[in-house]
Amino acid sequence: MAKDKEFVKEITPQNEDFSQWYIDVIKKADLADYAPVRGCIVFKPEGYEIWERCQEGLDRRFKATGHRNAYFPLFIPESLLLKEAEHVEGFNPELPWVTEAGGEKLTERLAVRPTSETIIGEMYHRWIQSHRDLPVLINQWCNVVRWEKRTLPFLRTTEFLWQEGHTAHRTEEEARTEVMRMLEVYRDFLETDLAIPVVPGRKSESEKFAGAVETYSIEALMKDGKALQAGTSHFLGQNFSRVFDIQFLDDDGQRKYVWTTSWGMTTRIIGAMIMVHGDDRGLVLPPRVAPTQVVVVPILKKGQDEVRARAQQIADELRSVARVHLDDRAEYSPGWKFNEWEMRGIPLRIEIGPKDLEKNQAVLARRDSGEKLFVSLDNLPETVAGLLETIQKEMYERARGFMAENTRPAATFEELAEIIENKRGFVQAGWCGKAACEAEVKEKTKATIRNIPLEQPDNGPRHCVCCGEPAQYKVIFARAY
RNA sequence: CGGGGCGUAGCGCAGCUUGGUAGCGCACUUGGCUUGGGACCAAGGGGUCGGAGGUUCAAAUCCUCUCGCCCCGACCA
Repeated sequence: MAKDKEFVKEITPQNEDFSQWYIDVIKKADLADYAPVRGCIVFKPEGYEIWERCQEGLDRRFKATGHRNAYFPLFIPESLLLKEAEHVEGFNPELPWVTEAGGEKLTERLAVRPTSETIIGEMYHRWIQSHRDLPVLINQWCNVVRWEKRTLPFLRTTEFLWQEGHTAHRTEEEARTEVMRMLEVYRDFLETDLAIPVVPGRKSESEKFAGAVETYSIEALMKDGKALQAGTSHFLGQNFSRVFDIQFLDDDGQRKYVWTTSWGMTTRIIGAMIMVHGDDRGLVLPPRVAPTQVVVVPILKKGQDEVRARAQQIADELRSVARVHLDDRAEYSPGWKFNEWEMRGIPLRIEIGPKDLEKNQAVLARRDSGEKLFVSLDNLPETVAGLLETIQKEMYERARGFMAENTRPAATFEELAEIIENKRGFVQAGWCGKAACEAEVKEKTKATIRNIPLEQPDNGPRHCVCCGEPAQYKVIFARAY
């Protein structure tokens, strides 16, 4: 194979300019386009379908854990938003307001939702009377708006798509269990469907959700060594139930406030998928979320129409095990198609030419490894189904290997700073738990505490990487998106 | 929101310094010929130069404002 880069000259190499590479891939793989509104993107069919696959994967898991979908309004009255002080303060700078409609000024201005805790709190107040009404396990698929200063396609856009789960429970313990259960759902989804390994953990006080008692996250590592928060699960305690007066009569005759949780995952994970798996030739899609899993490219020569017919037949056979596209366009050469579909990240390409038919074989080319396999046409559906699973698994293993290689311990501040500056990646270090140390590290290295991993090693660092006092936790530091 | 860079055909760019009414490659259309890693030939179509205002006989080019994108910083999923 000749030099790879010559084939995809439209894409900036990763090591030259990772940000530009990211933008190039999104454009060339036809995932999204910039919209006429600042910071907003259009999800093109190819990009939106990836989101639909994510929705399927998540929604199935939500249903399996007893949740049901509902839909709450886009507009939130200012009075509702103002009820929870910490919450308002957190979101105020990024709220768009509707102040007039129908040519008249509104008596109360309406925020376009940045998240729905408040309006859902208001409704739960009306719906919950008895312990028999609990738990309430509701999820919402919707768009939200946050007027961010700096935007980047998928990772941070003014309007984005997500799901937000909102649950109410009788006891603190039950709510806490829910928080951890959904964090685990996110971890499983990301690792299984998107082949992205993550570190589950708890957010520090300064990084937690505005209004939460505790925030948990799963953190992923991008190929440029920066971290990305891929999903969050919040234990809201009774913060919202107190301000929205969500009380129930318990079986002991006492009126009590419910314990609530919320958890969300956004279209940002598409950005994560691009930056975890993509390479210099473009997008690399994990089979489970790939809109097209297999592209069949017949090698068409004049006067050999049977190749096209056989390719069609093979593609049809494969539809029982995979999402298949047959590219039998005559106006493009096979080589052009190979590059095009690789750029678009299709996990598996099947080449079928006259020579293959003579030998009753097909050529299978893996997008993730570049490997070409010559396989028998007998049992092709089984072969392909198995290979797609192998690709999915190996993509995850590869990403996990990358994360492991780029997770380094640091015992001292100097070590931490050196790793962050020169190698990036995750840095494991001790932390005394004080906000001052966290802030100092952030100021001097631009690295933040991504989370306090749930799995705390027995032999972890003994001292705070900043002040040297006894460490309370082993945490992950990284520069983040 | 501060600092830097860039907006000219769908994409990538030249032209701007020194004003004279727009060009190249790819893509696109038609025909031919091809097809195992981005073929070739021929003939075509497409841009009020991001937008607004100003200077000028004349503005892609000079001036002012504005919008958007990228990179670097402070806030966030």
